[in-house]
Amino acid sequence: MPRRRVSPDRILAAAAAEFADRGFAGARVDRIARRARVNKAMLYYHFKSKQRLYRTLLRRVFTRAGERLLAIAAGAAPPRDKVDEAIAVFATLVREHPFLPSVMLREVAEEGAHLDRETLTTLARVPRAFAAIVAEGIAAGAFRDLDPIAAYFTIVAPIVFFQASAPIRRELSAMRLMPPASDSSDLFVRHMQESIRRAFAPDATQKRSPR
Amino acid sequence: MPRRRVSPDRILAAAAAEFADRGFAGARVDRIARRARVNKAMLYYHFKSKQRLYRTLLRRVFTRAGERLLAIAAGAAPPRDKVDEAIAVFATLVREHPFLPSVMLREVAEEGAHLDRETLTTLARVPRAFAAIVAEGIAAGAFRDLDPIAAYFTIVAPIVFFQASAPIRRELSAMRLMPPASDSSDLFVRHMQESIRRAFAPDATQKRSPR
DNA sequence: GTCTATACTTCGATAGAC
DNA sequence: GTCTATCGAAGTATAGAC
Repeated sequence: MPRRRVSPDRILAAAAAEFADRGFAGARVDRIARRARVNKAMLYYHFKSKQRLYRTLLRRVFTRAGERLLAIAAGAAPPRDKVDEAIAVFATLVREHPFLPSVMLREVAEEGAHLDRETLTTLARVPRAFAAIVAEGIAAGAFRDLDPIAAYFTIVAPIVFFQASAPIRRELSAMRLMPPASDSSDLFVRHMQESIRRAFAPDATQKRSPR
Repeated sequence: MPRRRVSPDRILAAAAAEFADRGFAGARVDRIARRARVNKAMLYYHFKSKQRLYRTLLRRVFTRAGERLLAIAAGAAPPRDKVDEAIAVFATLVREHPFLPSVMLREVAEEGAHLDRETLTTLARVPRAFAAIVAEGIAAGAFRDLDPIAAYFTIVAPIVFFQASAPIRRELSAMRLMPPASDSSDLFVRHMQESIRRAFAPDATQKRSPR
């Protein structure tokens, strides 16, 4: 019989929603406790402070994200396909964890103010894994000469931004201030895959031979 | 003789820095007042509330951004060049107003919670102007078939993200967790221009004739 | 327009019984 | 592990003299 989800997990889930909605500073511990149906003292019993709760949450998600990306990087597919897969994984992660895009956006804006060394290390595995794919592709002549970190942002930023902006885009559409974008995020994923494939392709004029 | 900057302007400048650093919820009115070298009562005298101060600030910047982009859209250059110009303008805006990327990131994450109708209207002029350029390019056969709004995010998100993430990237580099990216934002602008030019190009196999 | 002082509220965190 | 009650700090906003 499926046991009822235990307190710490419920708290983490509630915190994810609250932090996504309001950011670290805007998040209210009372609200998190209420959403999790525990009282505040219980929350402090499990996670010492608002900050530690926040960091625990981030480490969890970025650990999973890093693992998935590393699996792709370690695969045997051609670099072009790995990038396609990476784009799909980013999009999936962002949909599976709706709080991810908001939190990423905010944490970037905040210059990582709430992150400790360990959390930063976990977080950094994601761009590292992606950069490895790009570097491999450049070396193999599958991509033009790119800065792997620049390439990472070229891909991740639109996915995160597009997903996170869905509510505000819907509002602007309702106000007739913006044409409604294709609401299917699948379409956007394909748009990104197609765009990046072209953007990263080596110049067609001459075939580069691996030396 | 250049008169000393008047209070409301100093307050707006200070507010820009504070909101960029901490977000709306994290921003402290006391700090804004101190940064502006006015006292808190003065701030409330000019701008009624923290929220009105915030909105005033955003309307100012997005008004300028919208104007610049509309000027490009109205120009006579070919669509490809207009997009190059738009990319350059976004990058310039983001550098001229260092608070812009943080605030955009946060406002997207917050689903526009602090924005009223008027501010949203001002803000929406930017994607509208850009989408017009893309639509023109598609109609002229200069671009492949794109969702103009998707195209907008494909461009703006990396620029904003890359600029806003500079501090956290520097930290990660210092921790040896990430290779230092080309710090020159000019390089990134050229990367984006080159990438987008390729990403938006129509299929080379067949020339489309305008009907 | 500008200041000091302060009212009022909310929040993060803890004490202590069970 | 779970609760109620509450403290002390910090925050937004205002009153009222100049």
